Amino acid sequence: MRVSEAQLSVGNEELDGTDHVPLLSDTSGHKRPLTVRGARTRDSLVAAARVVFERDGFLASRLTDITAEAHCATGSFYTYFANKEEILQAVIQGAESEMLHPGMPRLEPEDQSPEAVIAASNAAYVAAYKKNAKLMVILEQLAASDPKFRQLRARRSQAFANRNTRAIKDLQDRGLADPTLDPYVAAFALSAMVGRMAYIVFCLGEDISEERLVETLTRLWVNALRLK
Amino acid sequence: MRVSEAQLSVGNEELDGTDHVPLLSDTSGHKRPLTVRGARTRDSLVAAARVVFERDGFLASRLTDITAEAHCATGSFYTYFANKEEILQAVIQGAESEMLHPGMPRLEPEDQSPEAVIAASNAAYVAAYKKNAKLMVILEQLAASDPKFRQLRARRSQAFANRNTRAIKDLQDRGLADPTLDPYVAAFALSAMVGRMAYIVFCLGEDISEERLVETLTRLWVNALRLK
Amino acid sequence: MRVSEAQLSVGNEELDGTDHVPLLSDTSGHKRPLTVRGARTRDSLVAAARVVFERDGFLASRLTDITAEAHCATGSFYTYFANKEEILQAVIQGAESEMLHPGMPRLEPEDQSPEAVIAASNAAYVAAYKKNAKLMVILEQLAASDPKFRQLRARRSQAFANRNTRAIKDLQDRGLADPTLDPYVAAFALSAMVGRMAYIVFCLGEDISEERLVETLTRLWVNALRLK
Amino acid sequence: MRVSEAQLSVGNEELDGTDHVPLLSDTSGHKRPLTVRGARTRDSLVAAARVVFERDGFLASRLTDITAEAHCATGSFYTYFANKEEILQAVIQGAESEMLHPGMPRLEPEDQSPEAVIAASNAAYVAAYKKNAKLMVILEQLAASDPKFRQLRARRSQAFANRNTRAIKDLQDRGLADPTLDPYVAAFALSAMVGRMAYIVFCLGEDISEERLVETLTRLWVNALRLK
DNA sequence: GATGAATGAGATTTCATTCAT
DNA sequence: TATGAATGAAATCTCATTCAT
Repeated sequence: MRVSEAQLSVGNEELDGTDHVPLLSDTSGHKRPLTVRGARTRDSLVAAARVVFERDGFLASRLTDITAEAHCATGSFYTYFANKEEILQAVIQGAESEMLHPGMPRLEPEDQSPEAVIAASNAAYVAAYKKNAKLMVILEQLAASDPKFRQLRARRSQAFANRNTRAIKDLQDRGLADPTLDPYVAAFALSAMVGRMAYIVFCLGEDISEERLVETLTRLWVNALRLK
Repeated sequence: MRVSEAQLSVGNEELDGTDHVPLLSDTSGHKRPLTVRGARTRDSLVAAARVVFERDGFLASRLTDITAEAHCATGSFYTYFANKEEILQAVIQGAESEMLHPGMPRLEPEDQSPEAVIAASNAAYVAAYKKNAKLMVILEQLAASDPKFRQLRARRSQAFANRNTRAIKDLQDRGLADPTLDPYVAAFALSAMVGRMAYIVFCLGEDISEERLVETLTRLWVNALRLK
Repeated sequence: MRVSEAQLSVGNEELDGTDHVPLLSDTSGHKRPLTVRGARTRDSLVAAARVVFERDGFLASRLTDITAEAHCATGSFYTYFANKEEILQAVIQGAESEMLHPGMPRLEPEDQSPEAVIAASNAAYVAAYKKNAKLMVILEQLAASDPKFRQLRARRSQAFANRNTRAIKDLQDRGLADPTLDPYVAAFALSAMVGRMAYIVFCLGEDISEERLVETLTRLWVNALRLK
Repeated sequence: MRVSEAQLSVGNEELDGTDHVPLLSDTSGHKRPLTVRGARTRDSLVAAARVVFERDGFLASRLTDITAEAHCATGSFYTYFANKEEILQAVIQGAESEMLHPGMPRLEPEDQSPEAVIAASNAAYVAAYKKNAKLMVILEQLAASDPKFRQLRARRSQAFANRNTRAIKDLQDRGLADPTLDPYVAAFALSAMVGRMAYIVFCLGEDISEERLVETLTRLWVNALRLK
């Protein structure tokens, strides 16, 4: 048995790398470093910002803490970024590109059952989330703070849900999934479940093993859709 | 057929009023208003704070914005509250008591099928969430900002999940639910799904009708547990 | 003999109080002081600003010097003004209102010869200029620095010149002034002469007595127009 | 009829090239360029500085804007100039030498009536001013900002006025000009009139044609002195 | 000589908190 | 109690100048 063209994916967060939409308009080119030394400094600033943001939160963090962490002068910050928001973009972009590579394998549908695809997706998503858990807390905070950010996130979730909607519809059409489910809402809800559980486990520290988490999430997906 | 003692509940958020745990230590009585005028001022400050927090977020909000919104002098703030955190407590307490009234119906298990209980719980939860959506954004931000707050929320979710865990276990024991599911993780995940979808719809503005949301969530719960 | 309705005035600077046009849009109400104490502080800030601007120039002056001069905290500045430009407006407005009172008498045309009117206007203008010489240096600097300011000043000069143009035309019509003169350019030029000489004497410190200055300027006006 | 040795000149500004006094002490040779490439860089810096000064004003301009405009590195600035003042000198010197060429015609007094001399001087002055209008704005700003600069300018005006004073006195002695005028103040005032009108027309953008301006100014001079 | 990143002193700006009225 | 101005520590931001390459 095979999953049709429409791939199933799990989670409804930024972690999806397949249909990538930049989180914020790419104004990151305030001043691109032209030398190797410049690139090093910029990189260390971004790395430092991530550390500070994860430690103190975005809003509570101070520019001077970032430059201190990066071992450079206050003024150097402004060589590359106009303000805290701009370096945040750079941090997010850095994490996003990092997350394109792991997980989310382009599974060959033919040789995979829908259940296997779901399991693999869940595993990949959860693993990626784990790696960036602290950053996720920041994104959560920002979404809650900034309406613009909130809207953006909503739009991304939708794009993602749309894909899963097609996949569910396809399974329903082929008589493989519960036909009484609203495919769009179901897609949204199941993704939300995965994303939220990853948050609860890796950000809130709920004591559930990664393995058991993926296992149970997959079983819940399969059951919920009444696969087969 | 009846649901056993262990009641099924949905959602993993603050909305549950049954096993209420104060969100922050109750030091809110910085200075209780002694006169009628004092009570009026305090009330208007709390109302203003809620407006400002919902508009600007807790962290980004300024004390002067609150007093301005309340049409009173800056100094008056300190007559009733020691700082922003303290008025936040008052805001939350005000909202919680408001939430308790419509909230969580005491369903009589004997005369209800598990499915009916789930449906009623979902409906009640979603309705309550809708009423307090904006406040939920603030709580979300706080959880993301403050580790203490995060821990607190984790503990509350756990307490809540524990109850549902017992209910699921009971159903499994009675051969009414999928025995292969980890009851604790499943309870957590399904609650997370409901809570998160309420957030997505009412806070992020996803265009899904309340009715269809409750319907689909209930179906997903029932399917996921393989009820009957 | 009498001067017709169109009064002759001299100078082409801000000093004219009769047809008053505010120099900058009146956004000075950043926060009007509500108490006596507040008004005192605001006044002392404006006074201090004038001292500092006159001493250091507008661009080179620092906010902290102003608050120091006013014997108040740095933050107090922002209680009343958003930035340096805004307090400048207040300084200018203060000086303008101060200058409405001296000189520029509403001469009764009937009992005055044109020459007497010119003499009186010159005397009044020069006296007022002398009083505000240091501020004039600042305005000069600003006109040279800021195109917006420059335009504004140009507009005011025009309004002023228009009035004098009418007066000259009237004298020409009555056969009392050189008919070959372009009344607009002549009005402008003679005003410029007075204004500039006041600047040269009181701002640049050229050693010419006020009396002789007024005398000579008046004679030059009279001659230039070939009065009578 | 001829004008005596004492030539009549108009204007009281820097535009007079005949009795040139360096505006600032000539320390401009911070580091003379030694190579062809060096000379090119220096030239482009001076040209850029003029553009930036004219656009932003001297005080508000930033060194980095100059180097950016010159398409060279920040550090290169210090190869040729110690600071902003030093490059200002270079800009002024460059402009002055440019001004000298068209400037102040050596009129042969014998074959010219005083009126013709005045007309020619006015025309020459106004034409030269027009060419350097933007630079004049900068000089105006400097005079208003820097007392040293102000004093310098005063001294130059005086030297200039002295010459015209002699010419007027001469005319008075020969019964050709109003004997009641104070020759020094009159010389100063009439020059100021010309200089200021040039500023008003070419810097502030007053809409008066160059031809009509020269015509009217000349007529005002002639009338004011009661020539003939 | 040219480059452009690094520096950090100093300026502006914010805002929770205090306090005199 | 209510008021709203005053405070000043702390944060952000600017930019002339230095310096390693």
